[in-house]
Amino acid sequence: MSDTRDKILEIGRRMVQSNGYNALSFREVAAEIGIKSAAVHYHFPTKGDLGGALANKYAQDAQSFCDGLLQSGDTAEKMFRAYTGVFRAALADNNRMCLYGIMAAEYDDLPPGVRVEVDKFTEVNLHFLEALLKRAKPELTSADIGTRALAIFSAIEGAQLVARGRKDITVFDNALAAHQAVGLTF
Amino acid sequence: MSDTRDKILEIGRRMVQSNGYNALSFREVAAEIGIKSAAVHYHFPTKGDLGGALANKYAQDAQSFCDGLLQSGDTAEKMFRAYTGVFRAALADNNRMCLYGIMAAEYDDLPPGVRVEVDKFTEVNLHFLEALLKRAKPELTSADIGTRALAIFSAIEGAQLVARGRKDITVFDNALAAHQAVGLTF
DNA sequence: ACCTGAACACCGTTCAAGT
DNA sequence: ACCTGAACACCGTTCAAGT
Repeated sequence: MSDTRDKILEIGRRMVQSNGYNALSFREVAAEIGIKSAAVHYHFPTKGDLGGALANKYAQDAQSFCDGLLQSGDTAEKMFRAYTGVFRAALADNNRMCLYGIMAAEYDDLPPGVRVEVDKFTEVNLHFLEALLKRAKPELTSADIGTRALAIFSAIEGAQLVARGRKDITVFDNALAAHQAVGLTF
Repeated sequence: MSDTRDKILEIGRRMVQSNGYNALSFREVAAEIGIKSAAVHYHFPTKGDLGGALANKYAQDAQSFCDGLLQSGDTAEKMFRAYTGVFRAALADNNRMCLYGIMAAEYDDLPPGVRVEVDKFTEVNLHFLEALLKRAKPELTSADIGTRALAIFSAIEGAQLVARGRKDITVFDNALAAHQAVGLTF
């Protein structure tokens, strides 16, 4: 876990969240650190390795965050708002997207090793939402819970996608408010 | 409107829908047609010009489709199902995405000329959904209609994004069914 | 262990030149 | 009007070589 390696991961994550996996450039990452691109390849042999490491770290961070929320003892409403706050923060930070959302859009262009890590992120999020639903809406069947978690997750990702396209964070807020108003979310 | 120009647009559209604007390659387009990449530049001087033309045509086609639906005299439910069917068809066709969705994800990496055309597509879709809402849910205020249209549009785009990431079209169907079940859509 | 220099085949773009 | 050939600066990747 060298210092250089961490810098690569941090700069790489920002690049992907801003412009996508395709726009992730070894030469640009290297230039920002002040080394040569070949040195980046020493830490991450291929672009797929770097992309996979980025997605893996992202999924792992999401896991820790969700676990922390579930153990907080807060209401489902409060946990849900803290959860969506993370997606909102990405938009507030220079119109960035959740790393998952942008990589899902590029999915077919992703190396298999990156796809696996992207899939992990989805699982983490769905499990969190299912746990919330189980607490807040005990009247739902377990099949309905699975479907509803998917519907909520896709609604959040879509709100982020459209808000980014409009460069307007209030689009995100309004979409989520509407989803809540009809009873889709918490 | 030469034959070559049309071929470029068709191949280019498929490339963007599969792998994004960044993966759109003049050399690959040229190779598929059997000409040199410089010849593609004759029709579209820059990549931004080609991307803009693709997004423009996409928005225009959406406009025609939505206009046709609104004039069909069908119920809002039937029109909405025909509308979402287009997004579904993209997924069914080799896990492709709506051109808008993938370009919205890459938004910050897009040349200004492409962004303008991407924005047009959003407007077309929001106007269509607002027209549907006005008919089917006359109890909503005009402010609520705008918010609701945004919420529905983002929910559809998100369902497509997540379904693509999971390479599973039933995710799209289930998410839309859940959105309908809670009364978000029609 | 970590990095550089140089090479490879790719890319968008430009432009003179061909028909 | 439409296309080619050749060049430019970019890209990911490889590998021998340096420390």
